[in-house]
Amino acid sequence: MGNNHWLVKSEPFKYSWEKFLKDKKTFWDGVRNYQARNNLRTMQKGDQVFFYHSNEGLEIVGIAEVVKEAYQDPTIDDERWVAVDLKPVTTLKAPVSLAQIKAEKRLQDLGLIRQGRLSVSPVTAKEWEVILELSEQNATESKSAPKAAPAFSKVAKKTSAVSKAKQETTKSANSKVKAK
DNA sequence: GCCAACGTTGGC
DNA sequence: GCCAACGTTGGC
Repeated sequence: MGNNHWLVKSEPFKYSWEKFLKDKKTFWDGVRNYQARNNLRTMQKGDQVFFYHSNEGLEIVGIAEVVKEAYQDPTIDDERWVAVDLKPVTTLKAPVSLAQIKAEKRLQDLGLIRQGRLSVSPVTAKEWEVILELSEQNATESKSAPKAAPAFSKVAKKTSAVSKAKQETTKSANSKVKAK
């Protein structure tokens, strides 16, 4: 079982996190870049993967997990390219924006920053933690901005025990804020 | 829509 | 194997 971390990008128009949640599983195909391909090949079952919305959104919205390691990309008749299978694990309580990542000193070496065009990049354990931390921070701060609650919560169930407790706390501490 | 940053291609 | 030209991606 893998214990590595990654980040994949998708244009929401093409394939959004929301769609991914509905699908419950997808094959990550269409990668036509050697470096990205090599990363796909390195992925192991169980690896955790940030899901980033490029072009529109520009933020990390959720976490996926590798459920099937690299195999021949079914969408092309060319042995060079591979796909992996991913399933959604959880929607981040609050997305982490590119701007935020850029502003975070500890994330300056993140693949997303260093090589913006790469669609599949590695994330170190430390970077992973920092990003989760930022998400937590966003979730906490957004109590004054009631747009934080994501519309798609199906898969977020897994973490809902935790997040619910937090939301309750937030709510009672801030009962003036109405859920929209 | 523009442009920077890369990647790829092909001539030599 | 170098490098110019071109194509693509993606942030702004």
